[in-house]
Amino acid sequence: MFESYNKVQKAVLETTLQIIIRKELQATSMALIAKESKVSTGSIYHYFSSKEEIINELYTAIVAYNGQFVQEGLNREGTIRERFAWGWERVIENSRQYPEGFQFIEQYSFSPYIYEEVKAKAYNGGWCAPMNRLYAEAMEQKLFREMDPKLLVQMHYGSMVYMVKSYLHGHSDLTDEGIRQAIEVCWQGAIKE
Amino acid sequence: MFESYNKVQKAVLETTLQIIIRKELQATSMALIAKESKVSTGSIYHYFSSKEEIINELYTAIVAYNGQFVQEGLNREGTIRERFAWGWERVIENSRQYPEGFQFIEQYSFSPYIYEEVKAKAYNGGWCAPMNRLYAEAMEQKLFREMDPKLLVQMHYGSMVYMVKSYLHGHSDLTDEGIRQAIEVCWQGAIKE
DNA sequence: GGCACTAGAATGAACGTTCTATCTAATGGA
DNA sequence: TCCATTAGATAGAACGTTCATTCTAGTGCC
Repeated sequence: MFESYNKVQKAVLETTLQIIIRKELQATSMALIAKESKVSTGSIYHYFSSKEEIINELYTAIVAYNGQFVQEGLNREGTIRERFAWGWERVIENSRQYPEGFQFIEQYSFSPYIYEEVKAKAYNGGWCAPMNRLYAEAMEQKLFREMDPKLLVQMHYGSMVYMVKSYLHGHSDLTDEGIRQAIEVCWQGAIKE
Repeated sequence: MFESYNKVQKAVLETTLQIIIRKELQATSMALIAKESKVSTGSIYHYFSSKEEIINELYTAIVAYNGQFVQEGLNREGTIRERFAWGWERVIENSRQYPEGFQFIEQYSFSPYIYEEVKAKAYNGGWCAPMNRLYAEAMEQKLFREMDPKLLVQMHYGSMVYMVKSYLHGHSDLTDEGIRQAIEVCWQGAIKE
């Protein structure tokens, strides 16, 4: 997840993610990050200018990773219906493989601790743009009902997020059949009658 | 929103909500709550045992309010289709009227700072149960496709949440027409072909 | 006088950050 | 090849601030 960073940065970011999910930002102290990552505070401040920067870097890195992960589903050749399914499957697969990253983004996308510019870049630079394009294409072809494609993408993303949330909170399972059904539900709601 | 509390408690809870949305839990100090609510720390500790309790009480109170608000839409007499629309309209209306409460719940439903029991009670005691019942009824009548009604409710809630999120982040509007369309999309995805 | 409540100073722990010292490895002149 | 020099990296103690909470003193009502 943090391939573009050096060893120390990677250790710090990975540790910070674990702690923040386990204990909240409040309780994620530099001393604890130092202890668990086995990097001294001196070194941490050599690579990061502040705690705020670590958290924002974490946010940026996870969003970038998610973006890449989902795009691998969208970039394949296929019909709109196929790419639709592949894209959302990747969204779910990603949050299943990296639940901490998923939870972190979910929790902090509304947080004032994350800089507005970081959030903006996350929104524009992730998988939203290609997914929006897919939906716009489906509407041009009169396959989807006429509406703001970006809104529909957000709604469908919300559906997937809440399915995963429900699973992570222990309120339901996350089976292949459930995922298939969820994608089918979204598709059916989107198409022109 | 905090009618069941006394004056001081109400002031503290209202102020805490404002600050936490503006500044993060981290930066929401007791001193700041005291200053902005015009209640001394001594008095705050007379009514609340700790900061943690304030936040958890806030969570509980908001969820209870939301639950009542949405149920007013669900309890009316009408067809399944009508009650479906009324329910989701109330969900959206509530988050439009009280965006801070909406944001707070969104941000902290995953947070370890909120006690598991509080989250559990929020899930079971809110509007989820009646909405689940409505969906189960629709499935019994073969109106909705066969699937776990709770999962479908969560998905639809996610759609609404992300529509509102998108609006609050400034990525889209929240018009009556948009809301109508969103509910229509959810309905169409749910019904049997 | 007793009680519920309030104010705000006091307390001690914990915090983010900085500082100093030390270590490591690379460089280059003789 | 040798040592002197340098720069980057690391460790952890130290610093000053801020925090949640407690304490003490006071108020007004019965």
